[in-house]
Amino acid sequence: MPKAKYDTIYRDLKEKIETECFSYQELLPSEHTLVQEYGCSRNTVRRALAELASDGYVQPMQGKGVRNIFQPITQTSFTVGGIESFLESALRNHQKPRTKILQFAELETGEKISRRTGFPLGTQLFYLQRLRYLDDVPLILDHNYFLKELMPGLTPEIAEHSIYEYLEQTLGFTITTSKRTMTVERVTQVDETYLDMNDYNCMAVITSQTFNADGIQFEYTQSRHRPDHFQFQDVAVRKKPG
Amino acid sequence: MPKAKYDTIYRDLKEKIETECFSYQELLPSEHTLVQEYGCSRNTVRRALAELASDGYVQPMQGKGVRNIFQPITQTSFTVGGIESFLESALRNHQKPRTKILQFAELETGEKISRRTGFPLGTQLFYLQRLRYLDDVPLILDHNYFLKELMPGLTPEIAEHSIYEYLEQTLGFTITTSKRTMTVERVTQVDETYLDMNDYNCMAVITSQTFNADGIQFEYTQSRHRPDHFQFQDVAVRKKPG
DNA sequence: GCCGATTTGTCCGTATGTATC
DNA sequence: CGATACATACGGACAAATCGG
Repeated sequence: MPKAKYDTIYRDLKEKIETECFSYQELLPSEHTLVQEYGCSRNTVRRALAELASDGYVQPMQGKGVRNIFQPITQTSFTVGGIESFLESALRNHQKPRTKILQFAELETGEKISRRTGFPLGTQLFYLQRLRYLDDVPLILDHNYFLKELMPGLTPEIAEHSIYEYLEQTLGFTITTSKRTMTVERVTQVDETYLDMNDYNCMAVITSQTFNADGIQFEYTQSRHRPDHFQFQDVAVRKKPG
Repeated sequence: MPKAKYDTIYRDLKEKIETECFSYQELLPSEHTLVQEYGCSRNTVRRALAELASDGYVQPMQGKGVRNIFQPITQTSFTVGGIESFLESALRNHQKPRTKILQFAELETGEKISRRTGFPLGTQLFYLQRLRYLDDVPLILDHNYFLKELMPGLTPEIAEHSIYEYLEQTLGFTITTSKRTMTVERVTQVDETYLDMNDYNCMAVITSQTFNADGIQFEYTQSRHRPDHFQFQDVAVRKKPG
């Protein structure tokens, strides 16, 4: 679907940077040069460059040029800045994913769940508890709440494979924004039952609210990770205070 | 400094959203309307809206409008998506910051430190160990490596207050990009010496490489947080796979 | 220090496409 | 179908920062 011109330029430059066609700290071709190379307007080139900058790949410098500040990643990272399904991140890290459904239920939000999840009071939800394996080791315990109204046909079989794939491919759903919070919490009885905690007494916890293209929240998830296999990566850009 | 037109529009709309001039799920005025309100071109309005979208404040919907998906934050969060100094985040959360210098040294990178920090071999660095208090409780242990070449005048007195403020205000430095990694690690002897770990046997750890406007890495920091006072917030946007 | 060439930053107006209603 | 709304793209203009002569 994304065959926009700026997007192909973005992907092309990203590829070239990742394969080190430009060395670390080297300047990329000037915008003027790229305009001629890609046969497009300057705005289009600039849009591609802006995305690379927000990825932490390049650093534009007024009057000087655009510097490559990409360094290849050494370690595998489970979670990254974008929105990724469990399946996708497992494949990215060349690991074998597996999911076991522990619970599959329906419920209506009460006062307490409503406040915690961000869903309005009285909303019909699916509640799932899923155990996630990587290379046959149980590492993540997921508690999911999904908006039933938008996916009445959800089944345990789908949840065992990939709900995101079902939503995007089968239902033509578009997933857009996810608001996430990372904390560290004490292990619970449930954690210890299903995960080999190896003396750790806490978990890395990511809670997230996820929205579709209509701006409707359709998911609230708490993802509890075994701490020794958890890594989250992020690129931040400084905004001038004022 | 930032008196760009798109930036003032961005700040104005952000303010209006935060003060709930638009209610949750309400549509903002159309781009056309905003063009007339602010007396600018459509591109300028769109740029402001794009920033709000990447902040997770709004959701643009083709053919429909731009929906407000901002929900006021309930809990205090220590760390957010942007780049923030310890001082700034303490003030944002209305907490009293204090810093105690545990170590202040100079060193040259060897093989091992070079690989870990991302600085080239043989680079002259400042190494600092700092204990951070919030409301007089020691909560964070920082290990900082700073590029000496760019800040030869750094002193323990400056480090006790705010290095970022010194860099930005005194040296006219511009801080831009920060690449961060979040993990959970076991407590060390040093952690236990300075922090009241209250039975927790692990720490929330953020390591970061920070770059200035010239694309030069000037900092590598490992920030070790007491888990019960750690929270990291983030907004992610889904990119179509392909 | 000055000047001109280069490069990125901001902004504008317009045209066309696509999705929604 | 037409009107409205956002998405993409173009070309041009000027400003601001940098660099070399």
